[in-house]
Amino acid sequence: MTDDEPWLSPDQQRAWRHWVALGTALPTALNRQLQEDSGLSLSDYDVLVALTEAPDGRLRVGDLASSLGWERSRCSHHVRRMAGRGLLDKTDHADDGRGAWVVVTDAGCAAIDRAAPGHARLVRDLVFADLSPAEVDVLQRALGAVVRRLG
Amino acid sequence: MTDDEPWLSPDQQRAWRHWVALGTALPTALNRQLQEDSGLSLSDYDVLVALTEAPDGRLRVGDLASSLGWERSRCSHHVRRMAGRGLLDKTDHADDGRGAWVVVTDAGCAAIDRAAPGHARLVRDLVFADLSPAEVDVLQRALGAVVRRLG
DNA sequence: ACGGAATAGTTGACACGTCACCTAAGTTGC
DNA sequence: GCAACTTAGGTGACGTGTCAACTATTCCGT
Repeated sequence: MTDDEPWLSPDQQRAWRHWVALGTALPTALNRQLQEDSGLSLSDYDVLVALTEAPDGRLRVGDLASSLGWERSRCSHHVRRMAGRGLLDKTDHADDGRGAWVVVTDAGCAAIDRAAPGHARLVRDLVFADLSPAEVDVLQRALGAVVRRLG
Repeated sequence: MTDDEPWLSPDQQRAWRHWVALGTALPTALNRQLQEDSGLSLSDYDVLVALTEAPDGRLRVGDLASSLGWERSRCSHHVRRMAGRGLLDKTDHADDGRGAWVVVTDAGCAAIDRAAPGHARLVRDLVFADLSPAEVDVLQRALGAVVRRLG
């Protein structure tokens, strides 16, 4: 399963270099555009998407965290900050005294509606431009495998 | 060039979800292992690699930044912190009174020597396991295209 | 050779993410 | 029905990255 030599092949190394470079550059570019368009950060955007896609438009903090692949404390911090800016509301969970629902406010809805088209277009133009469906499939499966290995 | 519809195809969306999830989870996993093995962060590691690969084992702050795809101020902050921990040294540039060389100290060399094998192995096992050379090539070209578009 | 523009690098304030630890509420075993 | 354990969530401290503004040096046109 794991080879004796720990090093990467030249091609793997090239791919990895690109990955590392993108790890900071791509989020930064997306953040800038979102900030400009709607005052949202990339993380804000992901939170809002997760919530608007949830069955009743609401999630518990822990479920939100795991649906985003975040740590609980990060999620807690971020929800507090977004609530402070009026994008989210937090209400007590009736059945479980420990839980708390997170809901999107009208301002949150407005913000994501303003942000979504430009964001989707930028992602498509930056990441998927000139990628054939077959290549997208390879990419999707490669990334999915890593996600599974980390999960 | 740019289609009218801003949205992503389902496959693109899947790939993008994975990408977003990995954007935090993978650096976190690598950071944890590096921290454990050698007390380095992922950024520390990248800085040390860039420097040890440079012609004379030294780079100016700006060149280091651009070779990592970082902003200058981030690089400046990070170099200062690493110098404070004894991993790097900063010396004045003779020819250009504005410049400053960044050099790896012995402690920095020792740290990266300790860190490298485990790091490379983890990257290979997490990212490249079960990826054929052809798939690595697709990945490498796809990522490279994004890097070029952002550059 | 001098004055303005570009360049190298730094700094401080702020938002973010992680870690270790904490509280409160539910769960389980006896 | 109570004590031990687990789970949901929050908190404070700390290191990191971005942005805007700053200083110091070099370049360049006239």
